[in-house]
Amino acid sequence: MDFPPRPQRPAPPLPALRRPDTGEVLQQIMAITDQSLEEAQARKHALNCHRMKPALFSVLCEIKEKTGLSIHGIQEECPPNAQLMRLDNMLLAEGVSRPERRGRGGPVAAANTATPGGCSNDNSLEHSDYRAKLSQIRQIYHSELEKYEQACREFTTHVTNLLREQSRMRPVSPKEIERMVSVIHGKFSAIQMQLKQSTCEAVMTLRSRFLDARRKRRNFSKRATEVLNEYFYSHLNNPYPSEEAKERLARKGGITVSQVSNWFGNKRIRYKKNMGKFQEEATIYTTKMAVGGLGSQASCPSTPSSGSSGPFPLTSAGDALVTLQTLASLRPAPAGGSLRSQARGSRLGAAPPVLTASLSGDPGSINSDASN
DNA sequence: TTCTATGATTTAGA
DNA sequence: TCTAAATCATAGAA
Repeated sequence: MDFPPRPQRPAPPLPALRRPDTGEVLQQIMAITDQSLEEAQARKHALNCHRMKPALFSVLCEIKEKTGLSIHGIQEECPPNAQLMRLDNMLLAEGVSRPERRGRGGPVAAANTATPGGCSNDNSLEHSDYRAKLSQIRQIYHSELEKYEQACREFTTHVTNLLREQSRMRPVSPKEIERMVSVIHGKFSAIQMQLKQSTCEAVMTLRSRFLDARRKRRNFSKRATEVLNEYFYSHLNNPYPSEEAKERLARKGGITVSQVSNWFGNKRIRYKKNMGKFQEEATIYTTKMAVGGLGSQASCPSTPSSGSSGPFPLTSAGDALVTLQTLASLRPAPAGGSLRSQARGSRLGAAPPVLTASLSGDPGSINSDASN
């Protein structure tokens, strides 16, 4: 068996009968690509009918047999890609892989399952924004995925047809076609992995942005501020709500306990720093309490304070209210009242044990949070 | 754009 | 762990 000579070094032509060598035939095949479709078809047909074609075919078969061994094993099946699995899992967890849920709420509702943080009742505006953006990402992801899959299908079909066509000219086994198809699929899944990676990054960015946004300051609702102020001004002598009181205030105001703590921390220091500024506010709340419009106040005893002895001296309005309250039902506190209250008083310095009076007829209640 | 109010965070002390 | 105090960062008004 003789190998076909290389095109660049053609064998010397036979002296008598010029035998068209395989190099020439190959060149003709290569030249087909430069021709128009009709021309190419005609040339192809001519080549197919060429008397040397069977010989060329058998030569190619032999070459293939020899080179085939070295090719085998190159395109081994890759093990399942761990990274791809991770990406898939993440997209599934984020609700991106899942198909869009139809019906109530549309795309927005579909993103509900992927709301980070697990909080469901507050920050609804931010949530809807998050959901909308996640939905957008999902839509882009699915549309791109669909595009890739379609392109993959088309390209695979095209290559398969091409190989089948070529199998008339050169030996192309079905297994070879299969392998080529799997190579194509591999390339496309690499592209898909990039898409998945980008989508994951986008979701991560969105998530972190959303979580950051939750840290942003939001003014409390009017109701929450009212509830907190009511407590603050009715416990001005000792504005340190107990844990239970904080929980109750948090529930009433629709905020968290730590927000209540923050609020009282800020309020105490700011009130102390600039009492004059809070005069009006104090008047409003103490008047409210005096009128008795605040249900909570009935159970939140206020303190008859001197207005200047404690760490949080009352404003004139507070003084007036407390004076009324004191006149109404001032009772001496039983000995050994709230240790916490007293401890606080001593800690803050200068504040003597405080007598707490109540309009609601709870004499002797000394704890700042006697309502608990 | 600037200023003020205010919720959140950090740090230090008890 | 709680609080005071300082500070940061932002919403909202002017």
